[in-house]
Amino acid sequence: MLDFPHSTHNLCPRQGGRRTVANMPAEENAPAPPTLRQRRRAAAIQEILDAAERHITDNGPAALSLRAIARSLGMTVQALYYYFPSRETLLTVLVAKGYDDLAAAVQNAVDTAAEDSALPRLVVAAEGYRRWAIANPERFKLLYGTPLRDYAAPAGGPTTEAVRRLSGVFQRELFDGFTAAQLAAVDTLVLSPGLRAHLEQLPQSGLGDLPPPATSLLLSAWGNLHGLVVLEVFGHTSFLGDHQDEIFRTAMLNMLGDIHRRIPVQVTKPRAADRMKPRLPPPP
Amino acid sequence: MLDFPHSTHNLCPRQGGRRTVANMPAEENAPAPPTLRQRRRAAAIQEILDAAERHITDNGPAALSLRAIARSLGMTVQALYYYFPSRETLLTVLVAKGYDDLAAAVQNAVDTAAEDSALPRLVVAAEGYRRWAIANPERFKLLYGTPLRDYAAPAGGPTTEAVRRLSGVFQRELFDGFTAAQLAAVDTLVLSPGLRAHLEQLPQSGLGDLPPPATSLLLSAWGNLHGLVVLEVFGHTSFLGDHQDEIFRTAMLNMLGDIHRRIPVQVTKPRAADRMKPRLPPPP
DNA sequence: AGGAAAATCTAACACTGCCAAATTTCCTGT
DNA sequence: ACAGGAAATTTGGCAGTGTTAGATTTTCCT
Repeated sequence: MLDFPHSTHNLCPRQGGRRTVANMPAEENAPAPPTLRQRRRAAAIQEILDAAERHITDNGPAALSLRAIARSLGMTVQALYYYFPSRETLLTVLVAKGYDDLAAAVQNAVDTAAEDSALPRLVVAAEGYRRWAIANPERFKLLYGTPLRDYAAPAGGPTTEAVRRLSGVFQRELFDGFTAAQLAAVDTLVLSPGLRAHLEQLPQSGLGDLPPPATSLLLSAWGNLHGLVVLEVFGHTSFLGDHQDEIFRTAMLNMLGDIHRRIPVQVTKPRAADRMKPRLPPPP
Repeated sequence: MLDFPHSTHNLCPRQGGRRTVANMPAEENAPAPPTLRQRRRAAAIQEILDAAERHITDNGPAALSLRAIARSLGMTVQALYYYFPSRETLLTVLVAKGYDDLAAAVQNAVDTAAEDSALPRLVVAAEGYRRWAIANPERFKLLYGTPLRDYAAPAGGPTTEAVRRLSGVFQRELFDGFTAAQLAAVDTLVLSPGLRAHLEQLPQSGLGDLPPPATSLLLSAWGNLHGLVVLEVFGHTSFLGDHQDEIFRTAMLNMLGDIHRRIPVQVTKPRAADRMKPRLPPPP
């Protein structure tokens, strides 16, 4: 992607379309360094994206104007149209990058967590999620705020990939250390056969390799986590003042305890489960 | 509110400012019918609001343009400015009305629920919330999507009132039937003294009359409910297809079970608690 | 050097929210 | 009954937006 050759306007009438394939990720067979032109083009695109991101960070997604970007780059608006056929497209790329950064932040939070941290790693991940959202509120709004006009998460696009990574982290930290048998026997309400089947063979989204009841729990946990963050970032819980950290952490710890309570203790209770014990009285 | 006399532009230089008090809600001492002019003004405002709401329902909040409203009403743009000093203001009123309608929908769902419904009333309320959001996605986005520029929920405004009503319903259905002693002793992680104090005397928002730990649970529940709805309405869980109903209901039932599990059985276990039993094994 | 593609520019259209002043409509006090 | 005046609406315009069309320059390859 990222190569909308000459936007929509048909300048350069006889287009070649020859080397309009991916230029950024160097996906071709030959690892040969991309043409100088391609490098320049990539650099220009990067410059535009950086400027756009800066503008979003400063003034929010709604205030992002192509003219402002062009101005801060010392070029004309129409130059931008050579790289991005529309504002929508530019935003779409920024959304994808946002998901990527968010996923990286969460992953990083988990990775750099103190090995002897008293905090369960799922909570560490959740707090990484929240921290990124609070540190980049405007970008977070870009991701999870009112969807852009006509923008439907492109299936199979880079967005999906990052979302998969994100859910992968939470899935891992939430369920790692439990056997498939345990997860298959989580204590949940019965799911309809149709739903079970649907959850079992979720084509993508990285949720496929989990027993349906566990997937259901994961989704609920995602909702809980995301709901609290969304409410906070969008200012709906401002009445909590600066206690939001504690409210959030408490909620996450409680949630983790509740979920783990639903996973039956069975053959073995591996180390991860020990490390994750949420400081709640274990089931008798 | 709703009386921005003649917008910001200073036409009619020598303004009286005499009868610019509330005209819509007839809050005055005399129940005398408002002036004919006032009635006309109120009707015009209502007409504008209706048209605006229609436009939002059809094309989303972002696409709402004053000119479009004026066009569909057969007037000029500037006529609108006589009733609303800015687009922001108009949207703010619509937001308030949105909260009101949402709260009413939830309340109505609870009220009209079959008395012998197998579904706990909290879940009925939650499904009312979700149903409204799905039935009015654009208006829901207006409420909980990216906040409007410079729009901070006006403290004490009508918005807050509706939010209080909303949280009141959930608080009631979640905790009704339990004694204050029970709620004060819910099995949660310890809250810091500062947070306890803050939660105890929440000035408004209708959360004040609940023991801090219960408030914390209520907030988490709100997050869970809202998070799932937000993810669905904004299209982030489209991979679930038409199983979202079941996912949502299951999550809410599980959540209710988890929360009630944290409320100790004590002196009495009143009827409401029985009616609400979430079909989960009761604590041993 | 020539030629073609890549990249940029100028000019303009239709749209937006908003401001200022002139103008009509209609109520009200004498 | 009529004049004064406030309420309500209109015309005209400004600055900003995304987008398109066509002409023009820059850059690279042969």
